[in-house]
Amino acid sequence: MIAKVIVDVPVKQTDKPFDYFIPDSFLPLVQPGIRVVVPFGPRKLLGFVIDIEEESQLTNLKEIESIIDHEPVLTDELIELGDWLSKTALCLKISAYQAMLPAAMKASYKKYLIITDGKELNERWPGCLTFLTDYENKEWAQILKTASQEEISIIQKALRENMVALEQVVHDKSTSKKIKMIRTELTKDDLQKAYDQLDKRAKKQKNVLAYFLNEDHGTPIPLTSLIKKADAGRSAINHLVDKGLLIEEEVEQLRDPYAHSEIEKTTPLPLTNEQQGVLEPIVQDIEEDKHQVYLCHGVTGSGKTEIYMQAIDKVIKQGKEAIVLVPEIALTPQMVHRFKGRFGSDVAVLHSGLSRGEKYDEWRKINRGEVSVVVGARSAIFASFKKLGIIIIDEEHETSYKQEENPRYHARDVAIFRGRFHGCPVVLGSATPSLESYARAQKGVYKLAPLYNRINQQPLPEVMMIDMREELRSGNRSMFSKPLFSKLTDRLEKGEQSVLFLNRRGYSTFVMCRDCGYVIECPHCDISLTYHRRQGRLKCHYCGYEESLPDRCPSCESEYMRYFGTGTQKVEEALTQLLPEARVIRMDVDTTKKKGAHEKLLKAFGDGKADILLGTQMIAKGLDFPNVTLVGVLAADSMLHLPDFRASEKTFQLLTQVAGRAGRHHLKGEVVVQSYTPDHYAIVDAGAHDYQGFYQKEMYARHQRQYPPYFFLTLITVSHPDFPKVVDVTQKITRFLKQKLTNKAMILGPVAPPIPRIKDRYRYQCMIKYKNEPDLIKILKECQNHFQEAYTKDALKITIDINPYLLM
DNA sequence: CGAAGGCCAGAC
DNA sequence: TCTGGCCTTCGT
Repeated sequence: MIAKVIVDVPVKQTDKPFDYFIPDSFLPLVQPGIRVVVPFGPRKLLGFVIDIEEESQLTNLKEIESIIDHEPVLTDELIELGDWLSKTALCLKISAYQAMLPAAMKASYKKYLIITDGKELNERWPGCLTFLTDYENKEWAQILKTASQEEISIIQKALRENMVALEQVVHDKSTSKKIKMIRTELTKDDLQKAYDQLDKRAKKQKNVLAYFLNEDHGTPIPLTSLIKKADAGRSAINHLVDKGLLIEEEVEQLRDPYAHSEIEKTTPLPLTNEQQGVLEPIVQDIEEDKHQVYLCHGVTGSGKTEIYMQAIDKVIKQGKEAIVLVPEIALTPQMVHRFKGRFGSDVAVLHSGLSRGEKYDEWRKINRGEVSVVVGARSAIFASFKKLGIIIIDEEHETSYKQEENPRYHARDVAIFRGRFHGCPVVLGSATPSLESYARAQKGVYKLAPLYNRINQQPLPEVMMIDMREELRSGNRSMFSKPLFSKLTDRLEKGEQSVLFLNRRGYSTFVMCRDCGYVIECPHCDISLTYHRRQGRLKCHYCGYEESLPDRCPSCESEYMRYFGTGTQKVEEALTQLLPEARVIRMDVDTTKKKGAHEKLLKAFGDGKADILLGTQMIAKGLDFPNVTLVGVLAADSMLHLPDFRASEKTFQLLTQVAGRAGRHHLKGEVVVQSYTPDHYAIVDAGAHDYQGFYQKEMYARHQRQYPPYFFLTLITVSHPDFPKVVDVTQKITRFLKQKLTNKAMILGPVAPPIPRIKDRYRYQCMIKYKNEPDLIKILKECQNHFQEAYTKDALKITIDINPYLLM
């Protein structure tokens, strides 16, 4: 029998199945979807078995060397999905499969030095064994780092003459966590006897035996808890183990990131008529195994999550499984608690806050069928469930569902692929659906499921628009308008909480010399550096470059350097000056980098340990604090003028989301939005909670400017350290595309992107707008192959992004 | 991707 | 003539 294997070599030439002979002894173990180690040229590699066939076109096949998985890690569906991904996202098959699995399952290749002929070595290079034996069984990469030039050249010669060898080992990065358990096989009587026989002075040992005498002595107990409970030391237990009274063994333990959180069980809530109306057709589809995409357009607080949970409940009762996608930043403990509270240990959670090992363990729960629900960020869409009953994508409009690196897939597209495969509904939920999805719902491609009322009948919070130009005219030069400031003070007095939102971290956006106008820029990117007050340093938000703040202008030596633009750090500073009694929690990438920091800050705020929560994007989603009655948006137009055709849409969505944070419970909420362009429809309509109005206007604008959803886009970005080369290649690509695509396709460019240089690489772009290009993928692939091939040695990078969400 | 083989330039 | 470095090729 022959196995078709996709090998772990990420290049075009090997992007196809390779045939391997399955030795008879492996026959019962090899099945599609497992990982195997195969010889490939002179080395050994990890590969995915995607198919098994009777025979091969080729002769002299090599054999599969070893088997990694005993259960498939990819189902037949996922194998097919990977194939589809590689076609639609123009990526390599191996990258597609790797993207579907936790990082811990990626191969790591290590080589170890072994001495094969010590005698000969000693004759050839007398004395060489002294250092060679030190290096034996050590990792080759380490030896290369530590050994001297001389030693390495001897080893290399010895390698050629086969006196030493490098043994290659392939494993994945998965490690399981082991804990030591202590148990006893003795009866209570025997234990008692042993207890009595112990020396009087062996007090600690007696404690331990007493524990087993008192407790249900048959159950094993983790060593660490035994030490605590029996008030004994490691050594006392060791003695007992040595005597054969107790048994110590290592048990593999699945890491459970939520082991220590006590979550209260919740029961389904009664639904409103409106919710019922949305749930019913979904449940019917679940029962009939029918695929249909629903767009659940529900205002904030309309009870979407409850609908999701009741639909999932139905799915579980049918013995099927559910995937719930939530944007990374919204994957707050609050959200997780809701699902854990309803479905208990039947839920796996996957998000970036988990360690590699934790993610791997959560994934294994899914793969073994120990859970039937997964709640997770984008990549959870690949959960290896076998009988999917529903897929839910919450906050459907979030751009984080699109992966911005290879494979550049959109979780929504994958969800629909899987929904079709399993014959199950896909529910897209949002208070502010993306124009693409809403337009599809209007056309009847998706089924619209609207929720216009909040469950508690609370009115949507009132939004007050502040024209910051007026404020400036009336002499207020601070970042807080008078109304916002007085409301903040008011909440402080009442003991209610406020949330302040500013979509910009750091202290100031740029530093400029007031004498000559020089702006300090990143030496590696064409972008200004952001000043971070706490460290007193200037940072590049694109490449991570840092430098200390110069005290004089690097250009004209002037001392008058000024900070322009406001970041969260500056707001924090201003708050402590203006409202010294207010306790402020700041949340942005800088304060939440550490593991668990996110949760900790939110918990502190929820517990009332602060009056004001100040933050970026990440506080806009999903937060639900009953005591928050004021939400302030400091600069509503900060996103509006970005060079992105979705700028208005993003502004509208963000404002609506932020506004939804206020007054979710019995206290009435208020929202203050400060802006320099308060007349812009994205801001006006968000203030009026008018999605329809915004949709109409934005659709008109998109139509005028020929953007999605009226046209599809594909963005090609070329990058290289050498500027003329980048322009030249982009020009050639543009010409190539013009020649190949239909004359209805619009090919724009070549143009320089908004940030023309990142990490010392110049960038140039070409954009395709089209409605219907049946051969697009084929032509793009040709383009990629043709130009990449011609420039591989040149470090030239061509990125093709179909349906891009990031235009920079 | 990474190993290996071919090829060329410079050292002796 | 040998060595090291660079480039190309190949992989079931």
